[in-house]
Order: sequence, then C-alpha cells, then structure tokens
Amino acid sequence: MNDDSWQTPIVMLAVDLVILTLRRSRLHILLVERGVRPHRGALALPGGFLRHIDEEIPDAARRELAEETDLDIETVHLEEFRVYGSPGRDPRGRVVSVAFLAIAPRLPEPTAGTDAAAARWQPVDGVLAGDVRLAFDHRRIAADGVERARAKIEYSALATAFCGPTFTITELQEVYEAVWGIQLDPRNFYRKVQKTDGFIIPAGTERKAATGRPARLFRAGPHKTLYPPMVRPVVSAALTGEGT
Amino acid sequence: MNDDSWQTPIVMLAVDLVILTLRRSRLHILLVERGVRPHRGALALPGGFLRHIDEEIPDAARRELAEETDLDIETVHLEEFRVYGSPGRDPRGRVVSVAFLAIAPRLPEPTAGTDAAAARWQPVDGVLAGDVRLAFDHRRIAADGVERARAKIEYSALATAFCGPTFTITELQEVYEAVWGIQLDPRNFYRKVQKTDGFIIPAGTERKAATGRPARLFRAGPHKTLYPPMVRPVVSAALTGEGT
DNA sequence: CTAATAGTGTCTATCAGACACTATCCT
DNA sequence: AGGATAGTGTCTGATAGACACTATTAG
Repeated sequence: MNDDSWQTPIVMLAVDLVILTLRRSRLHILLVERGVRPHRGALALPGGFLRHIDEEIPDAARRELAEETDLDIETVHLEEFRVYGSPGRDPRGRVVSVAFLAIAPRLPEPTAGTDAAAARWQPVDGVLAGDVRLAFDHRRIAADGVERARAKIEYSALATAFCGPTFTITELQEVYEAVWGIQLDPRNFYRKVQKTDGFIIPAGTERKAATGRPARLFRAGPHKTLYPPMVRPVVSAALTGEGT
Repeated sequence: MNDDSWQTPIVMLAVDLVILTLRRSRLHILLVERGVRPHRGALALPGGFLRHIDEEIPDAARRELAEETDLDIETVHLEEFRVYGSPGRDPRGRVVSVAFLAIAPRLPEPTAGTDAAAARWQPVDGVLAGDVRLAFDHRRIAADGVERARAKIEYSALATAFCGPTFTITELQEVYEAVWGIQLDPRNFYRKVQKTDGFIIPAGTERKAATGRPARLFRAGPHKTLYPPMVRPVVSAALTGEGT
C-alpha cells in the first residue's frame, strides 16, 4: 500500500449471491428479474451495492439475501468465494463485486409475495448451458459458484447445508448426486458417510416415508472439514485434467 | 444490483500479496518496510492501490509484484484468494483489498538493490507466531494465505510452483514438508508423486548433487488438479476439527 | 403376501505406510 | 571401501466399490 491514497481511483462495491438449493432432486439457483436500468427485465443474481460506507461486506450479503429473497438468514449458509472487478463489467462505472455462495435447505415452494416476488428458482443445468440470459457477467459468476460448491462438498460438510435441521442419509446422498450430477451406490454411501468422523450425528428419531422402512434421522456434526473426504468418482481423465 | 448507484458509497481498491517461497527448506514470506504514513517503518505485505480506474485487479497485483520485489513475473504463480474490506482496517478510509497468493521458486539470494530494497524474506513460522508486527490486518491475511497454500497443495499441482522449471522429486518433497511442517517418507513419496497422473513428467536429464547418486529431473505436468490427491497425514483429531 | 425403501455383511482390487534392499554417484 | 543420496520391492492393514442379503414399514 503506497501513499497516493488521495488520487487513488475509487470504485463502487457490490455483492452478488449465488444461492443454491435442491428442488425435486435437481440443483437450482435463485435468480431475480431486474427492475431497473441496466439490463432491466433481464434475470440476474440477487445482489446490490454496499448501502452505507461502514457496512461490512458479509452484512451486505445477508441484507440482500433478506431483501431480495424470502429465505431465512439463520438457516442459509453464506460464504464469500471470489471477486469480480473487470473495468467493463458494469456500464454504470467501475463496480467491484464480491460474490457469495449461499446454500439453502430444501424448500417446499418457491419464493412469492413480498419484495422477493421477482425471485425464481431455475435449474442450474439450464442456466449454465445458456438457456436463460443473465445480466452482466452473472452467468460466469454462477458457474464459478456452482463449481466451488461441487469442489467443496468433497472435503467439507457443506452438503448438510442443503438439508433441513435433520435429514436422512438418503437425502444427503441426493445432495451429492444432484451437485455432482452422478449416481452413487446407496449402500456404500450409507457407511462412508457414517464413518466420516464428525460429519453427521444421529438425531434419535425416525422419519416415515410413504412406503418402505422408516429412515433414521441425523443432524450435521461438529466437523466442518471432512476426513477422510468424500471422493468424487473419476468420470475419465477429463476431471483430473487442466482446470484451476 | 439496484439502481441507487449514484449515492452508493465508494471505496478505494487495493491488492495485497502473500508471496511465499522456500529458503533453506523453510517456508518464507516476503515482507516490505513501509516508507509512508500509516504504519510508516512497519513491515507489511507488498501491495498497493489500484493505479488507474481501468486497471484490471490481477494486473495491479502483477504490477505491485514487479515494483516492490525483484521477482520475475513470468515464473511466479499468482492467484486471488480472499477479500478484506472491514470498515476499520485502514485509517485512510474505506479500503477494500483483494489478497493474492503468490508462489515463487527457490531463490539463491534475497531481494536487494533497486526499488525493492526494503523487501525481506521472513520465516513464516515466526511471522504467524507474532515475532514481527505487521501493519493493518496483514498478519491475518498472511495466515489465511498460508493456510490456503497448505490446503491447495493437497489437490492441486501448486507445489511445483515452489520449484524451478525442472526439479528433483526430493526437492518437491521438501516443498510438501516445509509447507505442511511435517516429515514424509522419501520412498513412498517418490512413487506416490509419480503415480499421480499428469503431476510431473520426466525432463530426461539428471542433476548431480555434492554427494550421492544423481537424481532424475522432472517438469510440472499438464494437470492442475491432482487425482488422486496428495494426502496430508492426520496429526490427530485436531486437523479434522472445526475449521472453515 | 408384495412392493418399496433402509440398513448390514462380505469379497476384492487398490492404495497408504513401513521398511529392507539395490543402484550410483563422491572421495 | 565407505558415505551419501536415489530409486525399487514387498508386506500389511485399511478402504472404495460391487453386490447379495436382511429389516421394517404400507397396503
């Protein structure tokens, strides 16, 4: 840091949210319809500018989460994952955006009413494939956020953030299958996830499904880092190949 | 992103660099002595404000690397890892800093002469333990950067960035030992690293040491992601415990 | 009973870790 | 030869993946 702070170029600071959840066993992302000028009417990630000069960046992310969606801040996992600040990314000027990854538990119904009326869950596959056009560089941000989630459920307990306070092992498996886009063997998954120290702990009760044997319920365990990690099966040499 | 861009608080944007290398088999970090007002004379991470309103953030990081150190930009690995933007972190105003992790190959001598005269390599252990006082929140940033490096050499080829264009397997092992702060079995490491697809490739030649059998030389392979990953031995339950 | 889902047992190929051993340089 | 470092062979215990089997519910 040098001393020329008075003639330093100044930028506008924003936060953007990649909010993921599972709906009908598929990974979905929350998008909002823009109501204002640049890209008005287009779909975009929830987000916005810093409100006050003293606002903490994570607070801004939580505030946008509360304002633009009807999600419960308490139950949503939120973490910063990258900064986007290329000069040309916003026509209003130099906007530097801190991107957050948010994981919401399964929700029975989409958002509605309130201020979050414009919010809609969209299947991630389609969004990343370009089925819907996103404002600014938001498709890139969404892709990076999804990739971060894919990588992070390997070695962290992030997958439990997709579930409610208690969940069955089958539900947890559905998270891995949806995020990774693959099938896993239920028997092996069952033991693997139980053997991973501190990942999940029994919640005592059981849950009856429409049919079949009732499943035991679990809670997220104390450990945030998984050892041993969940290993993503190798599809081919492609996965191990050139990436960041 | 909402429309109130004209009354959005504006911030100064900076970059800070956590530059790591190996010196005498120990992990070192490059620190500079501040020559200007806030924390003048104190040690700090290399870094500085954005120079032009159109400057790309990674370009600013590369520019500071060139200006404040005598390292060769071409050989230094550089990647963003986190943003620090708390309101109180800089007395000059709201400064949001994008932190970069830089990995430099082994260097025979420290920096000297030129503009980078104030730059000094310091052992990471001492810096993180608080032996030297760092300006601003730079000790926290340094700790986060080191932790990122520790985690990333597990599943990425980042460790090769600590080595020159060609290196021996023993040199690569020293990287893992220094960054993780543990000892590894040379025999098992030798085969493990060779079996990991695309991690290192033979360079044909050999290198004679002062004593002992000459070692084969290798180059970094094409894969940036390691499969299977290098596994960090479990020290106890502590490693698997509550972290981010 | 059948259908359906939850959970257990067990075999096999692979791999991490321990460590004896061989190879190739220097003096 | 002796010292030192590079590189190989091999055993053992643990684990991922495949998959047969048992358990518990609803109807």
